[in-house]
Amino acid sequence: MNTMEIEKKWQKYWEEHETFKAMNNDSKKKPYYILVEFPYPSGAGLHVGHVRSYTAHDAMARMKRMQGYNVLFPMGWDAFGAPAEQYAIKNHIHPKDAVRENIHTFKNQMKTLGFSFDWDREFSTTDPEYYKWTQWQFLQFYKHGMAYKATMPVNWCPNCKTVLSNEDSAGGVCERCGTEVIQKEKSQWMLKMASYSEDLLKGLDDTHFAEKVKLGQINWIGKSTGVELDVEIVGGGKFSIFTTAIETIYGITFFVIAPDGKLIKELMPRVENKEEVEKYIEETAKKSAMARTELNKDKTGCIVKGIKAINPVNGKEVPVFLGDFVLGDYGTGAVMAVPSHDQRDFEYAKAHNLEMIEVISGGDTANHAFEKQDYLGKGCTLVNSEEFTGMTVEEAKEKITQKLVDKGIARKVNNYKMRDWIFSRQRFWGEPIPMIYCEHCGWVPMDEKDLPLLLPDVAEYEPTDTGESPLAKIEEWVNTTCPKCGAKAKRETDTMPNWAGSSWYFLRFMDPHNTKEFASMDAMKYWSKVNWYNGGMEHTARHLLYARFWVQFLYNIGLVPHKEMIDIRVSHGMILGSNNEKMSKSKGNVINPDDIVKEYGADTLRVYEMFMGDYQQDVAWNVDSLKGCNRFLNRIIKIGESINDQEGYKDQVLANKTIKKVSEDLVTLKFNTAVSALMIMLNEYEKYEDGITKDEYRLLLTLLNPIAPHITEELNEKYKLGNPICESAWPTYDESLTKESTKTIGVQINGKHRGEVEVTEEDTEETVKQKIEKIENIKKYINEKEIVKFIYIPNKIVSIIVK
RNA sequence: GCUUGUGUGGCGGAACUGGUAGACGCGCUGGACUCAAAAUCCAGUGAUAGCGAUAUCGUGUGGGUUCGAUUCCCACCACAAGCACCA
Repeated sequence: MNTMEIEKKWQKYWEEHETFKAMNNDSKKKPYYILVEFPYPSGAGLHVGHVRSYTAHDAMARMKRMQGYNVLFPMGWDAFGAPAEQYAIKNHIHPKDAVRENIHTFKNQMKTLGFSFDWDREFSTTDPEYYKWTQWQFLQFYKHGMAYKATMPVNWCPNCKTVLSNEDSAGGVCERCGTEVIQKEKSQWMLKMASYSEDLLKGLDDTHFAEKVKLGQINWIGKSTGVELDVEIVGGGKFSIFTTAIETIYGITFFVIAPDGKLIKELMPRVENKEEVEKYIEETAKKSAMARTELNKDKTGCIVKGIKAINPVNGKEVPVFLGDFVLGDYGTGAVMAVPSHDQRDFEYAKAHNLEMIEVISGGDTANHAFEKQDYLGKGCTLVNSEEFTGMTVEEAKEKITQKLVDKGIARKVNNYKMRDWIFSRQRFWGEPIPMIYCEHCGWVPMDEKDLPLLLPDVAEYEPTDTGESPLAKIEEWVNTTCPKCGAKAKRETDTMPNWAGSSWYFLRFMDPHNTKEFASMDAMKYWSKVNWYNGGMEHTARHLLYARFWVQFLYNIGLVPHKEMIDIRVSHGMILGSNNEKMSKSKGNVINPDDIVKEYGADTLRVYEMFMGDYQQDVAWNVDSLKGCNRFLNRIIKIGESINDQEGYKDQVLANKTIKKVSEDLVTLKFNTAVSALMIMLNEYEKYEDGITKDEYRLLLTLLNPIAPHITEELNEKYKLGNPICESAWPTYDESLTKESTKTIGVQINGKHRGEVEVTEEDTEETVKQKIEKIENIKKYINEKEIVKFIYIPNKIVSIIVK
């Protein structure tokens, strides 16, 4: 059998018969939407890791179709982004052309693997028909007050004179030239994502994401509940701090404020050591976010002379410091410092020789801080805290808060780590942001009917020296007129991040050819939610959060039917090289799926990737194991020769239990045990001396079909077993026939396994006991001994205690 | 440091709600076929002792609960990933 030929043959058959076409509004069938993350079509081609998740969900989709569902299993391309731009610059071709080529390669590779994608719904985020709607949605954000311009720091390489992404500036140095990255202020578009913190947290309850995925999201949102407190400055003025440990308020010995915050700028006129303070601010500004947070040990800082703050509970006057561990954009940009009960404050106090006051008893505050994770819930009590002394921490927390709230100087608040989304990129290869700057009118949105705002078709897309987007150089594109007053105006030259296009593509798949809307409400209501969404673990925090934010916003303005449009999120484990390391060109351990398909065929690769291990766990590539799967398929072919002219199933239990196992495993991501169940079935068939029936063969082929679709169809046709499997119904099983009527169970004596006994459903404790007394090896353990206890758990075990 | 996950033969991995640990596959050993090899087929394969029936040990380590623990509880170790001065 020529695998290449039969694979081609069936791929053609599916294409001609539109076997995998999903129809919108098919009222006869239940909709079922299975989605795998659309890939970024890189120049390297499809990775065996892609093959793993695509095969897994392809198998699921194929089974669901046979079970009578209207399955939506789409594929597309996430083709904007820096890598395409870099590749284009290096190879001197337009990113558009590079992307087109790469998509072509990817698509061909996918086709040779026989994935049942509905190619009618294919699109790329770089298609103007698609990004028109990405731009349109940005305008909705803007019109609803959710998009604004703000000056934000960007990673800047002073040598390359270019803006770097966080990834390209890992470790605080430029990836290209190794120069230390600095922070440069730039005016950028922002989306008000932080205002959705609570909704994004609550929304998780309406999803069925894996627990670890939910936790990732919860961590990223980073909610903390505490108190915002007003602090008076000696000689007038005040500022606010945020704390989650108000119970330690009597332990305040100083305050620390952020060098990058607004507060220090306001206080500047009263500062006595201006030079020193300014120098420290400057030093901090030089540090990238990375460098700043990596400084884990040394607590740098600088006193702010001339400013003293008053502890509101006892009127104590304490000094104020600058410290770069306090962040300008979290909380209020200022903290109260209680060195006895916060390790960070403790280290700062040690480094700067500051006073410490213990206010919660039970810790060793001379050597390290006694922190809230250690004292909470342990019944610890307060000391040195006036009327609160002696109260438990929990009680004091409440009473102190109440007192401060009553005085009108404190408020209970929630803080979130999640910030607004920086939505501008100084790049060519992204969706242009459809905004125009007019000297008279300010920022003006483009008229919706003028969308899409196309990327100019020019040869220059290298970044500029000034850090502006390459678009800034293209004058005929930049210069336009104000949509409001008609005066001369300029376009925004930054583009969107590539998270933008991927934040709503799953909606577009529901209605990909719609020219009037991004997707019709009817189509979205019909498909309802993405039932399964599979993607890499690296996207479970950010991409998923962006996508949920985007959807929640669309929901709030009435454009999508559900607040959460993704129901289950799962992620696959990585495929490592045979040396157990991540596959990479430099390590030379990359496996190209094309080579495997050529040598063994697509079905072998598919079976192997499903069988290689737990789907959600990382696993190393193993050629021998791959060959084993090839052997399995060859035996499947060979056993066809033994078909006899009998009918039905010799072993009803085998048939029923295998149907059950495979049907369940394909929707619980246990693909490896599904394959193993089929191997067991084949092993049993091979033991039949008079061959197998057509029914038996057809069953095996049908159950294997979702994983190895080509060869099973071919054999089904060759032996005239019935209609093509992909057009047939999935087999059902009879629960009562999935178990043998007798079962061999273990016999334990004093907790040790001593033998086996065969039992039937009808057996009672008494009959089992009689059976056991006849077993040689067990007799010697019970004879002449007193049976203290006799336990028989039907279908499980016999356990005897003797003395 | 924090969070999460993982730890089972030579290897990838099975084991339902606590019930015969090691399914299935790979590898290895022996045999058949062959001039020979590959492929294929048959048998065996956790460790130790024994010709053998069988016995002892065995799911990262140390405890505990239980008639019975890979599974539950406590403490610890190792590895991986994510977050990382978040007040």
